[in-house]
Amino acid sequence: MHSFDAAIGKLRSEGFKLTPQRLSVIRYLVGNTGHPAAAVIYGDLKKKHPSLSFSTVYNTLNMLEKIGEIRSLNLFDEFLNYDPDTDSHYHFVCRKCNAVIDIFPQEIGDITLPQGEIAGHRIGDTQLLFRGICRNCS
Amino acid sequence: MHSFDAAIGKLRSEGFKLTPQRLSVIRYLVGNTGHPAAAVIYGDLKKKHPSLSFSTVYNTLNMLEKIGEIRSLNLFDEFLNYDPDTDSHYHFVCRKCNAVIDIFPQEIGDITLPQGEIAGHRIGDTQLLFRGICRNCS
DNA sequence: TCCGAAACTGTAATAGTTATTGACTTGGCT
DNA sequence: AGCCAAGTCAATAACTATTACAGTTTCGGA
Repeated sequence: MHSFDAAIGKLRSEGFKLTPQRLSVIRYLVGNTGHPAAAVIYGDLKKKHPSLSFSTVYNTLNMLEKIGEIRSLNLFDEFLNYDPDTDSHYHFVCRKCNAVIDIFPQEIGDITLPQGEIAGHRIGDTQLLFRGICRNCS
Repeated sequence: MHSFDAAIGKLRSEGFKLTPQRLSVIRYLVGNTGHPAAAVIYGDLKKKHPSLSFSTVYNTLNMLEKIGEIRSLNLFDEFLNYDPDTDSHYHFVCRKCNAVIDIFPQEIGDITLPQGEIAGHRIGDTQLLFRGICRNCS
């Protein structure tokens, strides 16, 4: 989700229609370095787009995840977070303030996670998640 | 959760009462190498303990997690899985059959994950999760 | 511009988990 | 052993994030 045009192109090539609602969600996510929950996205977009429905937000997010433009994260028990950055990176979640912080590979020295397969199982996706107390809370 | 007696001792030392229901859940989890969901635990225990309530299972699991005897895993969107093994290890989840497979550190060569802190954030717990197609499904 | 398929809205339904309530047990103390 | 307060139990209702549904609207190719 680095470029609006690339996302639009992907959507079009997959045969999805370009509706104002979808464009709105995409515009919200492009370049967004946070990890918004569906409710946050809905709340923000609703301001400028009062008729927007929650279902549409969910449908759009599911669609974007399916075509690989975003990724959903199981960080909390209660809801999913969506990550517009699909490049390989990891996360730190603060137990106190619930902040979600990106950790990029170069920040943790050159660890080499298994690739391809592991114990005979074919790896499709790897998630590395740290939980603890963030810099601001300690 | 390797030893029944250790778990009981921990419970007692934290000031929790030893009830038949709790002992039953603990007995179920000690040495259990799976990752049962609450519903599975409830279903299994219900057979021998017909009056057992779902709330009690949830209360007990939450209590055991709080005192560090088990760990909850956000592997699926729909429900939590509980891992009775709190030693450091990782997981592989099959996208086809939904199997949850333990991956032990020695199985993935000598990767050294960050310890202590990362970018100034204090690490309490590390989760490494692989998703893909397991050996049996490919 | 017209048409059919797809998408939108609003609402109802679903499922896992948590809160509530009133009755019952447990464990420490005498 | 028996009492009492605190804690726990079972049953059910409530809650919340997400999905399904029905009817209307919109998109986009002809």
